[in-house]
Amino acid sequence: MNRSFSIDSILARKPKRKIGEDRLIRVFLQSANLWRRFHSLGTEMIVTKSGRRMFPTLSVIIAGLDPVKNYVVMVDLECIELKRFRYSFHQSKWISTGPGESELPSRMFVHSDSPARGAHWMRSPVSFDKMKLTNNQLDNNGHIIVNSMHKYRPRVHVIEQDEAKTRHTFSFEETEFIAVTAYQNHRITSLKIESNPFAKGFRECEVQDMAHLQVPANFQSVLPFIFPYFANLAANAEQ
Amino acid sequence: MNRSFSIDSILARKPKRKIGEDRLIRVFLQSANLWRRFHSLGTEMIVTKSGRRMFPTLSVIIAGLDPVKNYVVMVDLECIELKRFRYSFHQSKWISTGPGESELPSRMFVHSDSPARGAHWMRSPVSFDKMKLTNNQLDNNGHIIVNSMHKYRPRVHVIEQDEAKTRHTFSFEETEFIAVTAYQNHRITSLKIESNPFAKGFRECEVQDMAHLQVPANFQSVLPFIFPYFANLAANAEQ
DNA sequence: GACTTTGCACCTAGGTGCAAACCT
DNA sequence: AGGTTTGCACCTAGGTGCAAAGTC
Repeated sequence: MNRSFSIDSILARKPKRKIGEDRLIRVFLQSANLWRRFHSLGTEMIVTKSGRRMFPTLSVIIAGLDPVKNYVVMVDLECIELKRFRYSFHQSKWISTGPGESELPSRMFVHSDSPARGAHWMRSPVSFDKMKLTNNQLDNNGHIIVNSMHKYRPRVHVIEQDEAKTRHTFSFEETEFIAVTAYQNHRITSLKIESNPFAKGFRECEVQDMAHLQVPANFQSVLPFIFPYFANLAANAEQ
Repeated sequence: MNRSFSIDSILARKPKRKIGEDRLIRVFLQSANLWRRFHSLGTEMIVTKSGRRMFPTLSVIIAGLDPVKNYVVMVDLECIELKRFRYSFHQSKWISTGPGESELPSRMFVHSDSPARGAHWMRSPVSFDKMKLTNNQLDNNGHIIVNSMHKYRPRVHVIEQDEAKTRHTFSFEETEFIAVTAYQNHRITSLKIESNPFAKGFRECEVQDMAHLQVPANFQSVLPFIFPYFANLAANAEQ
């Protein structure tokens, strides 16, 4: 409703894997182009004690549901290689080091619109922007728990709310990532800064926007007293 | 869930009016004390073209629903006197002037959790903080349309999602207000500023918090060049 | 040495009343 | 003169990577 479809998302390819009963249900990844730019570098996701969002945000377009049937939509993280990783700055790539931590079953992030009718889920993209990752194994805030330096891939589950509770699961190869507490690959850092609006403060100064260097208004009222020279300049300029 | 119950809300009195089939459903007004402080002065709500929230926010605690039955919860505004009002600054009170505009049936603000089970609605207070008022009769954003200088009272509707669609309606006398495009009664303005966190910038300076008068960090780096005197002071202080 | 934690400057996003300008 | 609109300074609320300090 308040979200526009990008050509990007329309063109996003079909899910790579599909588990469960064969149906007409289809799920498309949004911002697939952005996801692929990260994936080609080796996506990293910051993980903190208090919980950190993913960027890019996992968001999908769902099709083929029964408009009047109720569904629950949720996401979990699949640990796709039971290994621990280390970033080799020397080789500029991730290398595996040992067997990795034993994984408990992933927590589920249930989309807050659940349960809702098929018509609702299909009306506009379903975004999981509220989902947060934590490395705190004792987390009490319902965030998704992961092990740092391990590789994961999000899975989207669509569950029919009838007796059968049929589950349809989808995941996208380009959304896999390694959880980190600090970015390892500088190119990932750059791409995050370049593409995440909340990291704008770290972008190379693009000249255009120097507004933030101006003196705030309540300070300006004091300026004539401490800068009589500039005050005179300004007064003259106005004439 | 993320909202605490105040003693205030627990003690809030029962709804004044109840329309519809007799049931055990009960609705309690939250922040009733605050609402009453406004009501005793004559509550005013700002209304704009682009839509303005109400303050206090309408929020209720619902009890007596069937936990597994589905309900839709919504709010509309009842024009409780078909008159136009004017604030007499001379007498410090509202006086009616003429018959008032003819009212179309009020738009409904449907709570975004709808439809949901009784258990959901009863688990935590139901807040209508996303509801906005507009005076634009051609509004296209789904906001509630009102006539300025008219008196309204919000109504909470709880609708059972079965064949009968039984509707239970509740309203609270202390939530009535006059829609305005600019505050008329200065005491209302003061109480809004005092109690709405978003209006903190207009509060009388409580000395404690002068942080906003400080020079921002990126300006500070330039200070030594334009304030050599203070720069020397600072340098000496560090020794 | 290889991570992890913490405080922080700097953003996004959007809710306030104010004052001046604008209507009729 | 009475009511409305608009731009704005000032907030709340919370999402970023950074750098320094902490941990093992």
